[in-house]
Amino acid sequence: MSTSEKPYHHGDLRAALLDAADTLLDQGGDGAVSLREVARMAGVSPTAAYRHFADKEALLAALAARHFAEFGAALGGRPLAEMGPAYLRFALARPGRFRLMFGPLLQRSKQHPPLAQASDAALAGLYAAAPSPDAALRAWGLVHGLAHLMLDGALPAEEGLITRLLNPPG
Amino acid sequence: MSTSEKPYHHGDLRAALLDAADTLLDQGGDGAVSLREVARMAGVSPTAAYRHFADKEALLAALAARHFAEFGAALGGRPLAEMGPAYLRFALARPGRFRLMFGPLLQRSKQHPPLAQASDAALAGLYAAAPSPDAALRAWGLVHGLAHLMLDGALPAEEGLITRLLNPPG
DNA sequence: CCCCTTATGTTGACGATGTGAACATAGCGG
DNA sequence: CCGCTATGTTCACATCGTCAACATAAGGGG
Repeated sequence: MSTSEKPYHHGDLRAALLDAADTLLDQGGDGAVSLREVARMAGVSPTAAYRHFADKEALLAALAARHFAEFGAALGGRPLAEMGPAYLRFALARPGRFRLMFGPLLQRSKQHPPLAQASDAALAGLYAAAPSPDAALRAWGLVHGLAHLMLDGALPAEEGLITRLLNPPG
Repeated sequence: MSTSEKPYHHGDLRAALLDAADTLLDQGGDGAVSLREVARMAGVSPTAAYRHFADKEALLAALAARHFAEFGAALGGRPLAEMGPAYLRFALARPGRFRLMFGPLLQRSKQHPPLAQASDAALAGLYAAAPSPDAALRAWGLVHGLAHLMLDGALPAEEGLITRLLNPPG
């Protein structure tokens, strides 16, 4: 099977599905991810994904968990002053991932233990870097809000504006 | 036509559709609004809405514009210190409206002049109340971010937390 | 070594959705 | 009074998430 014949069994469909979903997510955002299109990309029948995920939400939760791991690793251990810009840059560079990870799915993450665990781990880094819990939350809130406002077109996503807003005078 | 007979023409379908959409929006959030269900509620055929709105997005844009008017009136003229909590309370009380108004639809609001105009007007009040443009944006960002984090379950939506985070010590 | 259990895919179907085309009706202006 | 136009309706199509029934491959126990 070194040639590209299509064996009945895929090999690692689960990973292939996640990769396909990821591509769609990065291209067209959250709403562009359809199970059927994901299956199409993986070269598999429309319902094949149900052998690996309970439903669409489970697929997305697994994807979000995967990205939380990356995200946490990228942000972890840095000083707080660097985390803000990095957070914002991530959101602007990968809006789909950002919206998926921090969107309404998070609310239901209790139904998806891997997601809950991954997001908790990622966020632990923030608390560790801040002088106080409230300071951490304020910093998070500001950066998170600016990310949304820029992604949704309420504010221009300009680098100058970002650094200016994140570095208050004095 | 004082009785409840159904005349072929509705009277003010446009408003009825917006009302129905509003109900769905407040109940089940953005995703719960379907054109067909809206039509069903208005007692009209599934495609009747297309006589009043180009497509679903146009319906939602009209709805968002309507809410921006209310929102702007409720916030306008107040001191900045009151606007933050009011903004947050609105978001928590009416998540569907909040997400619709400030969500991805806003990005495409250039295609919907009434929305663009309504949102601009609402936001003008914020700039007027702040000591500087940057201060306005920072305040907006913080409050907007906290709203999202709370709505998405990343932070608990507790009143105590809100007042504490919005009133930094000193 | 072979068969049988089980994991993995496939087919076909159902109901829901957004939307376009063709048709119907009603109400208003000439 | 007639016909134009605004407003609804009916049919139709493609897409989606999901379920049930079926097919096939893989691997372990006799």
